[in-house]
Amino acid sequence: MPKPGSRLRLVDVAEAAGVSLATASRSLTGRDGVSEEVAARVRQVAASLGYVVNPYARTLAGGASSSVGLVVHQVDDPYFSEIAGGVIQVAGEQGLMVQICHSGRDPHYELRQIRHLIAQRVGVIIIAGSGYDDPRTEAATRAELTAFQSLGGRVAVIGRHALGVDAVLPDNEAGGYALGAHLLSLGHRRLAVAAGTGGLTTVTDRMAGVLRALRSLGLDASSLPVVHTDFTREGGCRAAEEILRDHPDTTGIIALNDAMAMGVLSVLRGLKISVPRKMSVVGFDDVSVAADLAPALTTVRLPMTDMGRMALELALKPPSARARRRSTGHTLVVRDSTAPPRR
Amino acid sequence: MPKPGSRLRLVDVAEAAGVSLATASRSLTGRDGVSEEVAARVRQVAASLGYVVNPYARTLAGGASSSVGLVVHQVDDPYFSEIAGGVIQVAGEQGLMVQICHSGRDPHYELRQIRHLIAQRVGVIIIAGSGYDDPRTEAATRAELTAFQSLGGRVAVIGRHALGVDAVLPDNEAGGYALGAHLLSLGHRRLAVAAGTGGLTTVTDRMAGVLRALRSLGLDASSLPVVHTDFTREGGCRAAEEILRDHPDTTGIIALNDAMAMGVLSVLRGLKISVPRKMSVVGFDDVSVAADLAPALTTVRLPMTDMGRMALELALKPPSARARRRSTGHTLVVRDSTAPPRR
DNA sequence: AGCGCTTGCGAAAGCGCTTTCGTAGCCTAG
DNA sequence: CTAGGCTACGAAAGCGCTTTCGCAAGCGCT
Repeated sequence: MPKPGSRLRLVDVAEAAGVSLATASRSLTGRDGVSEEVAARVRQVAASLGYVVNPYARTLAGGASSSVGLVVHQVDDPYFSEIAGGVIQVAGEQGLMVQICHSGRDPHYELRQIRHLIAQRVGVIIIAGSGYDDPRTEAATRAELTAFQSLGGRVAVIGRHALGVDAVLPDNEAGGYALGAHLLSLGHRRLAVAAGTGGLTTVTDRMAGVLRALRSLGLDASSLPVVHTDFTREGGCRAAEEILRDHPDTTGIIALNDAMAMGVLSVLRGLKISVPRKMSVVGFDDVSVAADLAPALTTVRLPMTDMGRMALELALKPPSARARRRSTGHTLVVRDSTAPPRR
Repeated sequence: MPKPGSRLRLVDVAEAAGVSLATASRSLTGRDGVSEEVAARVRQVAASLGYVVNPYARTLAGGASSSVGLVVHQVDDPYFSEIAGGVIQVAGEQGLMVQICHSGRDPHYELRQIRHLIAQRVGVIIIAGSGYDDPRTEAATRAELTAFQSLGGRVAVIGRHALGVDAVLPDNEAGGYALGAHLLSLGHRRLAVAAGTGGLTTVTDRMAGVLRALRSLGLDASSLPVVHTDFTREGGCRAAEEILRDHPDTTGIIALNDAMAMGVLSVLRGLKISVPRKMSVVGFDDVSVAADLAPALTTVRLPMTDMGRMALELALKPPSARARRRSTGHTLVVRDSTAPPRR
């Protein structure tokens, strides 16, 4: 709302530097057509005057929009807040603004938010978080993003592979395998999985890794109990209850993210089932509190902050013909929530 | 960057509705000078066409900026991510965009970010997080915000009182008192405080409450060991080490936020000092993981999400002559990290 | 010396919107 | 029946920037 009047405009800078408005603009945007000598002087004058472009005018005039839209499922989930932290860091370094919005893990709402960002003319869109096993909305999202790109927008996603855009891909399958292999190598044979919402690709991928671990030991993967609940702490509680009720002889629970693992631990604690003596529990992500839980959680570490950084850096590179993919790597972090099963 | 061409403009809507551009604009912004009948028709047409205003054009033309700038110390700190969640919720309901940036707990950098937000013409600024006991930068910040407001911008802050703007104020002093009183009533007499950075008003206020609790029992507040380190988990670790070294007979540690409490707990765990048997520990904030720590943390709950919501709601109200203040209230949440001292 | 190129810069045309100003048309009062 | 005042709307002037276009100067070539 701030009214005009007080603010410094580009004309003022141009005047002070003794050049035309056009030259001033070119100097500051780095366009060529200006001698490096003049450009430097203009930049100098602008800086000394404390000039800051008006992004609205710039964008309206057809320049690059300097804001990046970030879509997360929920910003007060540590997984996403760490990613957001990474994105904001890079944006800060580049002088970009970050517009953040929630998708609430609802594909339709997410699509609405993306449309909104596009309508708001952001220059870059970063979408963090699992995709959905719902071909229809995924296709709609994909179409929207493709159109956005063809108009010059840049896109990168984190943890989604079906969108045909640059992607940072967490090692979900390999991490799942590592978790499964870890428990199996400790001697566990009666495992159960606290999985997130069925429709999320993250869940599918991590599950696939777990199953592969089972099969690689020649075990019957089809008999593995898998409980699908929300991908949250609360969901973890419900899953734990269900597992304990229907499969009381389980010795190890694989939660497909740390939030769920926290729910699982909380139920076990409430029931005084000792972890890891009577039950081993593993999570996934290694959110920063995982090490402080009771007991400290064995989990797979994903470099969330870096993932956020990488995503924005990827999006900021000149576009490539084919979608780029960056894998994140992962680390199995063994802490105190796993041990060999009691005999 | 998206180029023109494909996008629907207000002229298109006006044409479709058979009115002039001016009338269309007035209809959509709710300005009067248009009969309700025509206005309704225009809105109808706009909606059916799927029209979305171009915020850059709108803002440039002098309309209200529809974005809110949110300054947090660090978004991947649960305290701030929960606040951000609340702000984003309200913004989503109001169709506003949230631009988020970090201050990194550095008053100068924060001021830079605020200037940047203003230069970017946001309409609303929300500043979350402790103020600084540094009169010079606080004054500069205040001046900047006042100028912003006088130009029509709206501002609200969370947890700062010296800025002369609408504020949501956490019950820091009262919460500190509650914590102190709780430990004292359990019988502790040798307390120590793991305090955050000296220059933060949040620290000062919470400290004041703790001291009041001591004095209200006629105890000597001046002999209370207070260790100032970073207001983070890491700072908590260092503070705990220092307390154990210099005041080995301490029976209760008051950490001035949950992050520090987590650090304290982690050091105690490493040293196999049992909590709460040998040492009671309390935190402040009640971030969502506090209940899942080992042991579950006794702390003071602040409604962070609501604080974010309240701040934006406050800022969105018509400005008042005097700065408004909303207190948040607090709740002492007693969990498993506190017990009477061992005799 | 004359031609076409490239290079460096300025003038001016928008970008899509809000808003001021002007002008019908209508109502009320004299 | 007309003067004055509303009200509902349209025309057009910007908001501050980027960019196209045009022009002048400098270059190498024939």
